[in-house]
Amino acid sequence: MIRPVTQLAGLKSMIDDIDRKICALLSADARQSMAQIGAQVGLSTSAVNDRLRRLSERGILRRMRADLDAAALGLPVTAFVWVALADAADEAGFRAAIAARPEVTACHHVTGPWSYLVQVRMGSLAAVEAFLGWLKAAGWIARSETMLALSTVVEPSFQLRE
Amino acid sequence: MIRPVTQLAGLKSMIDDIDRKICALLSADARQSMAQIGAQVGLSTSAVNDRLRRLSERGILRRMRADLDAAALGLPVTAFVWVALADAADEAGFRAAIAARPEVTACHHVTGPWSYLVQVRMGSLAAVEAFLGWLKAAGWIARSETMLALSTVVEPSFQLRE
DNA sequence: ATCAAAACCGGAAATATTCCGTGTCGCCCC
DNA sequence: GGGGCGACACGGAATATTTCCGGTTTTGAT
Repeated sequence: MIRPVTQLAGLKSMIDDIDRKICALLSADARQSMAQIGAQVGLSTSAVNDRLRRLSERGILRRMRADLDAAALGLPVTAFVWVALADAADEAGFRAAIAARPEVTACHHVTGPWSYLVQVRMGSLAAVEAFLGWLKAAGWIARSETMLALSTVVEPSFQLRE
Repeated sequence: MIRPVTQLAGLKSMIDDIDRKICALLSADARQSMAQIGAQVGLSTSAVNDRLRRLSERGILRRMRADLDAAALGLPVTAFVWVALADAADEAGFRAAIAARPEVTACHHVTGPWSYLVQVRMGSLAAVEAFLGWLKAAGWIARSETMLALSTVVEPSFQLRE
């Protein structure tokens, strides 16, 4: 049998096609019963239960989360903020402070001319402005640029933090 | 009682603090039982069930989704691609083509010098390169810039698409 | 070919969800 | 002031689902 590249390393994190399909099914709808999933992958309820337990134990299936309508919850604005850190900035402090803000939906250290890409979800443009003011006042950033999301073509699922 | 701004419009999309807390709880862990949620918000199981049904009907609670370890599934690379569309580009065609690609985890029309921000999750840098080649070959883009995610400070949950 | 570990299955027990019927509260309209 | 109505909440019964367990089959290594 020929194995996909990801399985060649001989690690214990082996995933077969059934696991992959189960993950895809639960990605689309985590409320399906194990019996329903079993019917779609050709396994019994208990076999699905076993696989889910193993996927969780291995950390592949992290958790189930609700996908919410951010706008209906009063958060209609998505903004992307490019950040170049100040030379003297305490980078660990910046990271901790960013992670502590629940309106930050994503933050990556990135290649290129900017240090970080910060994605936020907010109630208003005024809130975006306040966030930028906070970033600046704290002395972390040398410069930044902000882009607002207009329409959305592919929408990532939204969760509240904290 | 003083209501938040979002409730002043008199729309039927009224959310009270209990709904908000339920949403937050399910955002963190959608596998809690209704009894557990009820204990945390001070409601009976059936009241929680009612509220969940109403939140779903109103479209506020969209669905439950699994949060997966993308790296363990063979998708360790996150890239952000800024796209400026070609003048003659068929924008609707671009959107449809982007939406059809499962490796695209987010795509927004944005303000600023770029037209679109496309976020992709891939198995390798070669795959990123192939994606950029596809974008270019299709004739949609005038220019683009790609930034790779290095470390991650705040990680959005990951789902497989399709 | 053989053996041990891993994975699967069906059925029983434990939990969870859903579906009533009923009661209370607030609000609007007589 | 007094219905009447709709929205919510509750407890309990009826379903449905998950979890556990013992036994069998498959898989992989030697």
